[in-house]
Amino acid sequence: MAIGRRIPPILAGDTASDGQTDRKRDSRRASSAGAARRRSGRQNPGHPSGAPDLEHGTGAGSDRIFDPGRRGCFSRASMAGNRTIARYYLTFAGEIKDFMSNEQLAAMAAALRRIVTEGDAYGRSNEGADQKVIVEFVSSNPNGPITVAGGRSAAIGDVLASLLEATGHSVTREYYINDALSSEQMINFGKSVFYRYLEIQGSASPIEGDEPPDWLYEGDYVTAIAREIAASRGGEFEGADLDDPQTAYTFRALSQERMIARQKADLEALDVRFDNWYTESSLHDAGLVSAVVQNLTERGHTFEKDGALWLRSTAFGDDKDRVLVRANGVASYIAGDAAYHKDKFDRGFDKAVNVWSADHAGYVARTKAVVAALGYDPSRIDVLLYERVRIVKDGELIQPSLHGGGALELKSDVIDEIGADAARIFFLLRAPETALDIDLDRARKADGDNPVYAAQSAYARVLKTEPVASIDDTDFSLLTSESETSLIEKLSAFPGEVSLAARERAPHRLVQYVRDLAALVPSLDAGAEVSAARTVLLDATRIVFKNAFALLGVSAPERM
RNA sequence: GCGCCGGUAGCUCAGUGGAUAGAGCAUCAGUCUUCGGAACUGAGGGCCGGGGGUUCGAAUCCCUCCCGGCGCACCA
Repeated sequence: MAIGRRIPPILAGDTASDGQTDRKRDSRRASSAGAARRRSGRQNPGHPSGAPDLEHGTGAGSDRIFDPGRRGCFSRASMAGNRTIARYYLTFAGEIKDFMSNEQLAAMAAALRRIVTEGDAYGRSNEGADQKVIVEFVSSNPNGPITVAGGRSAAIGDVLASLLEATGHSVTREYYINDALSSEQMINFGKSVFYRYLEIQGSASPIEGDEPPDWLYEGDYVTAIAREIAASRGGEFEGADLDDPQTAYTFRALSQERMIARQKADLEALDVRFDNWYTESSLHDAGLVSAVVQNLTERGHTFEKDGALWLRSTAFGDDKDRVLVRANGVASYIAGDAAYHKDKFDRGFDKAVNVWSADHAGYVARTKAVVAALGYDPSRIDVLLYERVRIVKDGELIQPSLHGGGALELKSDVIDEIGADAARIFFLLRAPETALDIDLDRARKADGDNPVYAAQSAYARVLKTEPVASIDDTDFSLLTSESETSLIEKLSAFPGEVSLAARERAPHRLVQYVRDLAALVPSLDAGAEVSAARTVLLDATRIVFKNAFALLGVSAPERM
């Protein structure tokens, strides 16, 4: 919407450049005025003089006249106040001449000056006040490639981290490797690699019957690793016992490094890089897990039952008590997680943001409970849950195959198909709490239906103009068309959008913003007069695109 | 059964208690011409799942019901 600009029918033919636009403005103005009249007619009788004072509570006897623009309009972008003025003109004075106040022009000019002056820094702020935040995302067992769900986590976490950096937080990106010795998943994984190893070595399959055992990881990558081990170590392990835990440990140890390297490569293909890869096993090795169990016991928050040690997490808002140490003496996952989160705070982080898939929703309460039991404010943990991802190809959902290990892979199923830029944008196309279907065909199309193409080609269009050397003498009053004022309004909203997206942990807002911005660009081209003001506008648009792309971690190609 | 997340235009989805609830696609109309896809401009299309409540004001907050997804381990 334009900034308070309306053209009455009687003047439209005189001021606008072509008849078609006239009709558009004409009809808009008419409906606007009508709506405004309806609105005011409704409002005045509806709000007698006894309406409460908005600023000072209900103050009986206040005769303040209700002001519909009071909060929403005045508190918005820097130019917003003028919008209200324009609206009042419309509402009460009716037909107004092509209207743009000096204040509006000044605000537009100031907005453009600010963008061009701040350049790369435009959109950044220091709201975070150097608060130390750790963003933990993707985190999984090192027992397979990164899945598409992991990809969504990666995109959300990485861009959220960038948003937090842009708003002045000190940010660490961390991947938590769930590699504890006691992990059932990892034991089964080690066992699976050994199983495949025996097959490769030509030993008789250790399992009788045709049905694969339910603990078996069936992905091709398991066989691939087993093959590598067979190649480098030969028959060394052929005599090992499948059911001996030590065998699983050995093969897990042999596989783990390769799997982590694979995961790292998968994520780098998405341009996601972590500051830390933090292993769960290191917590156990350092004695931090037993220490935290002891800590909780000393605080009186544990009890014994059925041979296990329990945390009385119900005392801290959880719906059930949780086992910390199993009857077999092995620490539970939550014990490790308690140590991990304590360690985050011990490392000096003020806030811990965790990006988890929605099937971990039930885990939030117990994690906060554990942290509270340890004496920390649970609000220092912020969990961002994201819903499932599906992939559509040729109009149909891709089904995960057994040889893929039962899950779609980030690298081969998404990035290899559409590239890292499109993958990042599509992962962030929806709010995290919304289930997401990624249509690969749409991501490859070169048209407006593809948000990546739309954004990058809009960017390429505004690159065509050379930036001006000085903006001091620019006459911004030339920028009065609706397409121009809408664009300026959008550009000036960028810093607020960055800050909101960071605050609300809503990185997808940035993608929405870029889409909206891109939609405003094409209409600028037609009949554009070459003016300094116009050049500044294009340059400002270029800057905002570039900064938004940088936050999103997508490239800003100079030509499409 | 309990808990969490969704339900907004034909479709896929945005939307910070505040202006006439928006975008893309689809549909329809028009414009341009490089006759190749397209691009551009506009139009139509909404009881914001139902019902209560709070508020000057609710898609937004509260209660309740319905529908869908997910979770409810001495797995992680």
